[in-house]
Amino acid sequence: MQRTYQPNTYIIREGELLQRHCAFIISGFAIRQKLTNVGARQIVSMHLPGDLLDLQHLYLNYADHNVQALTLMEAAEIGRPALRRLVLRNPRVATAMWIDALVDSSISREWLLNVGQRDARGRIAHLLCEFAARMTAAGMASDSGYELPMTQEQIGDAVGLTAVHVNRTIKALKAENLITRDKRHLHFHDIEGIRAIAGFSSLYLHLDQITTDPEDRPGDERGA
Amino acid sequence: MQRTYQPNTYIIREGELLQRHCAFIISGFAIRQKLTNVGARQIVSMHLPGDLLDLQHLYLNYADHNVQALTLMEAAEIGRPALRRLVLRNPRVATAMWIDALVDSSISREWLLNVGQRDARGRIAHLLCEFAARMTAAGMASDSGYELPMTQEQIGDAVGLTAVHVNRTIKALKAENLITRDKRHLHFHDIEGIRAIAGFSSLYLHLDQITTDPEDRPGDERGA
DNA sequence: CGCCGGTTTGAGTCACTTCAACGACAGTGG
DNA sequence: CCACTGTCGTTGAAGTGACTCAAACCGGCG
Repeated sequence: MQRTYQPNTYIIREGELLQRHCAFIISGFAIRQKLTNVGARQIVSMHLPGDLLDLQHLYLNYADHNVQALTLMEAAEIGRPALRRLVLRNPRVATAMWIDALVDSSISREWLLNVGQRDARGRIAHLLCEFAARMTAAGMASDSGYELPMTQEQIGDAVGLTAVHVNRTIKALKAENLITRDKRHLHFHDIEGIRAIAGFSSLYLHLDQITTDPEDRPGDERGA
Repeated sequence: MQRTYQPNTYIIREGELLQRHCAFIISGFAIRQKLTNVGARQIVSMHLPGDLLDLQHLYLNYADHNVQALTLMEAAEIGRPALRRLVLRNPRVATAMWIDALVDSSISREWLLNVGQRDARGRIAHLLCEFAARMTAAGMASDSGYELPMTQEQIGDAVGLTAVHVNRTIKALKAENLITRDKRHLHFHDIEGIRAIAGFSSLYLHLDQITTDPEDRPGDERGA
C-alpha cells in the first residue's frame, strides 16, 4: 500500500491510539518531533529513504511523539499485525528490526549528547556530519555534498537553538571557509575541520550493521 | 549469575566489542552516559531495580555508550546468546523485550525534548517528576517522597546544566516551597506546582505496558 | 583532627535569545 | 506582466539565563 504525503503533513500524532500501520520511506524525508506544554518544538530524529518510519511504535499502545513529512514523501505501508507476525515468525526480519530500532535509539542518545553538551558550532557541525554519513550510506550524497532538506528553523529545532542563532553560526562556518550552502545544497570544503568542530565519530551509527533492504542481510540470527 | 558492582564502576565502555552478557538490576541504580571529544559528560538514562541494563546493545557489535553503576548495585547477568535465543523462541519474552526497548527509546526522546527546549527550572522539575513516576511504579517511593541517588553534578550532567546552576535552581525551588531535600531524600510539597513547571505528562513512560517481571505479562503476542 | 566529596555562595562574563525589521525569492491571481 | 503574499534567510541592538572562576562551608570518615 503506497502513499504520498505533502510536506508538513502529520503521519502520526502524539497521544494517538496506534492501530494502523508502520511505514517504510520510498522517497523524501520525514522527521519525528515532540512539543513542550508551552509549544516549543524539538525534532527528535530525521529519516531518509530506506528508513522504517514508526518501528518505534510497533509494540506501544499510544504514540509518544509526532511523525511528520519533511518534504514530499512516498511511503509503503505495512499493517501492524502483519509486521508483528513477521517479526515473530521470521528470525532474520526480527534481527533486522531489532538492529534498526537499536540504531535509532543510539542516534537519539548521540543527539542528547549533542544538544546537552556541545556549543552551537559543535551542534550544527555534528548534525551536518551525521547527515553526510547517513546520506552517503544511502547513496544520496555526491562529492560536491548533498541536499539538506531543512530550513534554518528546523535545524534549530533539531539542535535546540534559535533560527536566528543557527543563521549566525552557519554564517561563521561559511566565513571560515568550512562549508558553503547554495540554496538547499550543502558542500564541505574542509570535512576534517568540520569533524573536529563536531567531535564526530560515526561509531554510534553502527554502519557496519546496516543494509538498505532487511531481506538481504546475511543470516545473523544465529546468536553471538 | 549474580554480581555486585561498587559505585561508579564501569559495566560497559563505549567502543567495546560486545560479547558477554546483558544484566538485570536487582538492587541499586545505574546510569548510561556518553562523553564528547572534549570530555563533557551527558547522562543519557537512569536505571532502577527491575530494569534491563543493556538491552540496547543486544544486537549491536560495538557499545555506543558507557554503562556505569551509580550506587552499590547488584545485577543478574544473562548471556547474550541465551537471551537472543529466548527472544527468538518465546514470543512473550520477545514482546516484553520490545516493549522495554521501545519505552527506553521513548524516554530518550523525552530527555532530548527536556534538554533541548526547557529552561533550567523546567529541566530539573521534569527529571524529578520522571523519577517520581518511575520510583512509584517500582514501588520505591513513599508518601514522603523518595531517595534520589544523585549528586547535583550528576543531575547537571543529566539535564545539560552546570552543577552550580543546578544548585541555584534547586535552591529557588525550595525557596518557593515546592520541594525540600534532606540529604538524598526528596520531598514534594506541591507536586502539581512542580508538574506545571516541568510540563510533565507521564504518557511517554507507557506505564500501562510495563510489568516488573517479563514472565507474568499477559499474552499480547497476538498482534493488534 | 584533618581530609574529602559534595554543597553553597558571590562576582563577573559570555553565548545565546528576543524583538524587530528588511531583503530575496517563488507562487498566485488579476 | 506585474502587484500581492508568504516563506525563508539575514542583520542589528539589547537583554538575560546560564557559565566560569574562586572561595567557603559542611558532614562523614579514617
